[in-house]
Amino acid sequence: MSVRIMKPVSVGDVNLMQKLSRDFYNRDTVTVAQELLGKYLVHIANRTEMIGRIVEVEAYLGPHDLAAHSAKGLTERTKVMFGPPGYAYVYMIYGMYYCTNVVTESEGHASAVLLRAIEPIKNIHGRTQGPGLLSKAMQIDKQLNAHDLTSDNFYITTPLSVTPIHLVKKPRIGVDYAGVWAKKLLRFYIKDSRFVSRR
DNA sequence: TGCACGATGAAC
DNA sequence: TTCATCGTGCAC
Repeated sequence: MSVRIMKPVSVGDVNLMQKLSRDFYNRDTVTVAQELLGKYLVHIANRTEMIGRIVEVEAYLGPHDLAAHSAKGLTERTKVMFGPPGYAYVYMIYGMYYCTNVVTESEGHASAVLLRAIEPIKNIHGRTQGPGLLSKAMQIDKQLNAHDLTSDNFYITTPLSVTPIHLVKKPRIGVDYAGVWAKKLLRFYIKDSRFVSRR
């Protein structure tokens, strides 16, 4: 049995962290959403590596979930949600912000996890509490819609040192129109994080 | 071709 | 509670 020689690492050396695979996203959406908490979102643009620790997410469960965009059916905007897992679904909201999602489950399920807040780790400027501000701070816009999250410039990884997470479950924000679906506890955040958008 | 409406954030 | 601001989806 040989022993692989690893060069010394320091916390925060993202190149040695484990990038999440397609298989990670190809699972139950609630499970993926909860497991995304504490993971590092990485976006490399203009030779700058931006990293944020995911502290708040929301699960959108497919066409039967009346709060999900996919409930409107397959359209030009939502086709990414209907595609395979592990791709980014980025859309503009209220004419001025972008929201960043990761597509989950197998092709056709049209489910996704909305990234709502991150804790700044590296090269993050400005506030990051809320999906619009998160996307702005991470320089995520329409150009990253349908981008492969197993790519080299936009992905999510497991940090080297993982701390235990105290999970909080709450109703999703801004979906009061969705009837009984508005009440379901599909918003998850790290209790102790000061970077959560709302409590 | 027109128009109502957001998975928001900030100001009042 | 109001408003800025515009792409999307659907009505006409």
